[in-house]
Amino acid sequence: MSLTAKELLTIKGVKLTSQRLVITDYLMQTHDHPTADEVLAAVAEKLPMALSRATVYNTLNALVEAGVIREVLTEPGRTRYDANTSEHHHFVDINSGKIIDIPQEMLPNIEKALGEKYKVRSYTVTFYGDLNDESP
Amino acid sequence: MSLTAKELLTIKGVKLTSQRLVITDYLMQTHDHPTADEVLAAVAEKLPMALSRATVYNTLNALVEAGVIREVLTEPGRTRYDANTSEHHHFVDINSGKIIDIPQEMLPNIEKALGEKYKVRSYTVTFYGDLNDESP
DNA sequence: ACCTAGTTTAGATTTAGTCTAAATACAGAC
DNA sequence: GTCTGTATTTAGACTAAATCTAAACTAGGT
Ligand SMILES: [Mn+2]
Ligand SMILES: [Mn+2]
Ligand SMILES: [Zn+2]
Ligand SMILES: [Zn+2]
Repeated sequence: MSLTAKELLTIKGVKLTSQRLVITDYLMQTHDHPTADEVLAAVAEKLPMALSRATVYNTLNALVEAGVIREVLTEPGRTRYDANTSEHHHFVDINSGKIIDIPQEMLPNIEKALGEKYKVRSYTVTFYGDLNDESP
Repeated sequence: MSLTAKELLTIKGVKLTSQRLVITDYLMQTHDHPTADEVLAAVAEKLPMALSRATVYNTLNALVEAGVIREVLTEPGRTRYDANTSEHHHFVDINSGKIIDIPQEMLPNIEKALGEKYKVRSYTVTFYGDLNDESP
């Protein structure tokens, strides 16, 4: 029983607008990690009115700020967005560019590895490699 | 007994120019992880002739391609460069923005954690937190 | 229904990075 | 040491990601 976009925004204290709802809903549905332009392209047609590029950026920034989504950095110059806010990491298939979520539990605990000098608040692991589709 | 910039570029098969030498030398000296603009600002004065932004970008891209330096992604929209090519990761102090190298050996091995389906070629870990300067 | 603070908008602006094509300089051959 | 071909550098135009502006529009509370 998962939250709707409307419920999530309400819980997180983000004011509701049709633009925010459709953008949040799109990010919750997809397992991609789209860029702002990809969000704009995917979502524009679902709205009766025009959707401005500025609104997409405003919304994505507001959602990041509110903790509804996360930014994902896997390549220079393009910020990607992710509605999966569970603690997880990413595998980037270097052939297709596909980005796959890796639950934190799949990895050994590395948070404590740095010692007293470093108070780690969060960390991200990004793997780059070949996705073996033929694997059993 | 460490390599000079000239020796390193020669070994890596990068043609020598005064611009490439001074940029490589700067990156080898600093423990910062500068952006292209920071490289330009730091290096321009060390050359007798003008240094073009295009040359800085051309050089940084050539050095990455040749394996002399690495790109480091810690924040949206700005690519940073790192002449430390040993396997290592990064800690970002969220107060100062300072980026500190973390040797791979400090972390448990996570390369094998993903299993057969994922052939990991490389990975990067980025920690975000507070650097405790008062630590013993 | 009214009000108002917050949001959306088109377009201008900023910033990081790439491209162009002419001028220059490295490095190997002589 | 000179010649010469190719790679590199350059200034400036260009592209693309993201932000800013200030006017128009909503959402949602009264
Ligand atoms: Mn999922
Ligand atoms: Mn070092
Ligand atoms: Zn993800
Ligand atoms: Zn580093």
